[in-house]
Amino acid sequence: MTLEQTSYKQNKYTLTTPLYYVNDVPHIGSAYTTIAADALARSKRLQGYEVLLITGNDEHGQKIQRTAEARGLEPQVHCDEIVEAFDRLWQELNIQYDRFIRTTDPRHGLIVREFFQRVWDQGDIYLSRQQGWYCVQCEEFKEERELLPDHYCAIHTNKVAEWRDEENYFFRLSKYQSQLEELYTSQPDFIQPESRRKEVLNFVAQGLTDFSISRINLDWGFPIPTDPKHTIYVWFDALLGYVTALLDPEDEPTLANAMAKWYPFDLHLIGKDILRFHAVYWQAMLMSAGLPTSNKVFGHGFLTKDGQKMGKSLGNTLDPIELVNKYSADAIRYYFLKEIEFGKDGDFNETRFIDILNADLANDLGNLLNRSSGMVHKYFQGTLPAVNFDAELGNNPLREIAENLGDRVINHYNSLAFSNACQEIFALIRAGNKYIDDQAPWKLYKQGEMATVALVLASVLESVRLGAYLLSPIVPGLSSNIYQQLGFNVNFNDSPQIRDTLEFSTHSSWGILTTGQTLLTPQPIFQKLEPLQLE
RNA sequence: GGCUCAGUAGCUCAGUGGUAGAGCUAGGGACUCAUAAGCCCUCGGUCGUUGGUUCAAAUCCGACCUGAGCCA
Repeated sequence: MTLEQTSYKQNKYTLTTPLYYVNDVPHIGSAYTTIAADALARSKRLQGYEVLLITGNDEHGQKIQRTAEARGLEPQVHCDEIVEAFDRLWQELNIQYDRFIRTTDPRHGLIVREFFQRVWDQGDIYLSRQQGWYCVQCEEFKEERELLPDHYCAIHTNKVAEWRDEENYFFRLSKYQSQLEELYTSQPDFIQPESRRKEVLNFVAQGLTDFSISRINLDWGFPIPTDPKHTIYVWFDALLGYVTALLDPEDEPTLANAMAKWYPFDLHLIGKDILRFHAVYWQAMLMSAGLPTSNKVFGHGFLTKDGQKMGKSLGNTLDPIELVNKYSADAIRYYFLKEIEFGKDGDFNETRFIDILNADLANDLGNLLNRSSGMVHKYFQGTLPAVNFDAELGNNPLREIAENLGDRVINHYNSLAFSNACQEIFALIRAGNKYIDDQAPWKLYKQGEMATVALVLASVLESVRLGAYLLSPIVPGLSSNIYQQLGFNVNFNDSPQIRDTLEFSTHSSWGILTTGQTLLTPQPIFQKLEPLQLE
């Protein structure tokens, strides 16, 4: 078969997080990317797509070898430990990945070998001499002028770049200059956000130079098939991990099998620092191998803490494991996706974190459910009387807002505008609080107007339900909890159930709660967080 | 040095030609179904500075300042 003829997949969505480097335990930036990827994946599942969310770890390279040595461990043992920490964090953050690829997976070696051969057969790999300063921390050659005095790396300011003068294999990136430019022109939204796109265009316009894809004197990695004393450069190896991840577990590890179902990639979600690898080098590699390029690369911003860059040297890092243990996955997911405009840099401030969560999740949303559900119990013994939304008199403001809300929110999700999605949803929730105060069902109850009471409560609860449905990609636990309190036997972490019984067309519309539903005893779905004691 | 992005209420941001907006925080009020929650009202901005275009500029153009980033 020819891989070029891969027919475009139907109703499938394939997205990747970076394969995180196992130099250290996961940091908050990795968590941020992965949370966003998971939320997007969940929003696609909600829309009925079959989704393949790929994450994993990049385990080769000199840096890993040295880190392991420094710990007195075999590289593989070191990797196994770190990988476990990543996976544990993903579990705690409620990340539903479909593939977890490790570049030390034996199948990966076979994919790399086959891919390398295709590129080699194209004449795109040649041997040459590489001289220059190499920062092992970056795993990159640096120009002299990029370095600080005494050849300290500008990024890893406590590490000295090493002088290398060695034979390396090079990839003929320069050959793909015009093809890449054609890609950026014909797919204007290939690189997002827009300002990042301009950066890449600028970079490419200056002319691309070939880059080296092998190292010598390094054991920890795959050998160059035609010249085993060379080891394949870690980035070349790592990017191909995305392809290996496409394989079903029982598949023979061949490119053809990897391409069969999920290729090409719809989205590479990454931090802005590795944009060039994905938008330029990776796409050229695919072109060389004669494979379709990816559909989109989104480079999101960085997180700061209290307005300051985070860093080990500054001692102000934010430990994602600590954070998720202290708060909940839903809380962290909500803060990062709602409070930071995706694409831009954003700040983590714990006081603000607590304020936002209490205001939105506990007060506005949680309490709205609690108060209205409480009245259903008090006035109707917990069973919502059947109401006919279509018979109601006058305009229901909630229903008006809810009209097409699902489509608006989905559009935001599809453009990764998580914050806007939340804004739209919370407009409905706030309106629910206003509506219930305006209607004052507790007064109507005393006046014996039970039909109106039922209608008011049903409208409010329906709004809460709809909000919970649309928020489920971001706060799946909370949404499940809300649905369960509303009497649905539903779990938003159960993707077959989403596909079969929580279809978007049904649950995104108004009027699901009309059939005399019995509500569970009200219980706060989000406990308020204690304000920080500032000492 | 070149380029890109940002600079709007105490905080986070929306607003791209027509009388300055939202959420959070703070102060006050009425209510009571509720996780002392929600609702209403108020405080709060010469929209980075400065020239210009226009009947009209946060919005368009020029210069400059500050911050972030990409490249050299």
